[in-house]
Amino acid sequence: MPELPEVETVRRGLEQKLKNFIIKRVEICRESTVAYPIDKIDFIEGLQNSLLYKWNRRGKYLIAELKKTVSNNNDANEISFVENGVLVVHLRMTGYFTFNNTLTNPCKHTRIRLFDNNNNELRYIDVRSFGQMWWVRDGLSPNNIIKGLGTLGPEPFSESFNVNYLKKVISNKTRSIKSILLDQTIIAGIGNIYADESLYSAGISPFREARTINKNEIKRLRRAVVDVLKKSIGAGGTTFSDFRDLEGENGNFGLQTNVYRRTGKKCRQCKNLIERQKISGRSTHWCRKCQK
DNA sequence: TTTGGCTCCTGGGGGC
DNA sequence: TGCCCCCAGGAGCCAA
Repeated sequence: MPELPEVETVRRGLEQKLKNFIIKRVEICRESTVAYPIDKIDFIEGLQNSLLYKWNRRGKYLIAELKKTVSNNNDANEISFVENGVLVVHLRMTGYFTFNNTLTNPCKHTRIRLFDNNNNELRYIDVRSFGQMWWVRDGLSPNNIIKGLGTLGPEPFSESFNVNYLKKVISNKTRSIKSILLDQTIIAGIGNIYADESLYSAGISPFREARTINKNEIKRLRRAVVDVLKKSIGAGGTTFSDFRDLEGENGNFGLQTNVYRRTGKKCRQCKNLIERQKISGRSTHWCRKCQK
């Protein structure tokens, strides 16, 4: 399940691979993947003749800046570019891209296909079909159209994600600290794996009411979130099941998790057995002895 | 306002 | 071998 490190890995791959990729043809294999505009023809026509100019990331959202190719009236061979809004992608659970420079048949989970003039293909595949795409024309605000994007909390690597901010947002929260970490309006980009790993690293029980976390623990937690995410980005994401980079490869961070999917195995620190329990409908992995 | 549960979706795995 | 059921989880929606 792509979280911030995996999405960042994908972003880097797309930026590296898609230099001068001008979309000439768009094929929608599953209509529900296109969340906006409502009319799929608008989506197709909006993307056609667009240069995928620059890839950004916000939380778990990928945001491609687009430039439209425009032929010069006086000289047909001369092409200029004008701003053409953004293509926003959320991979959700199982979404990933592949880049194909030879024509190959798409698998049954292929949702969107983008082709350039040379039949190079950027293919979006998504087994569980939770992932979505939006094309937001120039002049409109993606934050207003995509609710989840507009309400995102600060990036974990930003200055605004600091101890004072965390203290302020959790001071009156009765729900669990695990649930807080999963809340994208509080911190952008953390999902189930990194919530569990960060809490283990900080030595905090995922079941603790958020408002009971003291300042020292908040410091440890902030540090743990940043360290765990940085370490995973360095490794190219996690191994677990569904995530693939542009080459179709898994990450390798999964081999190094301390608690996630290690139920019944020995804690790397105290040798106590790792436990699993549901919080907010999510499997939560933790060490009863190391996390208080 | 806050919180937790349900829903969407599909492949894998376990039980019978 | 085949069928059925449960599980995985991000985020929007809804009810308490």
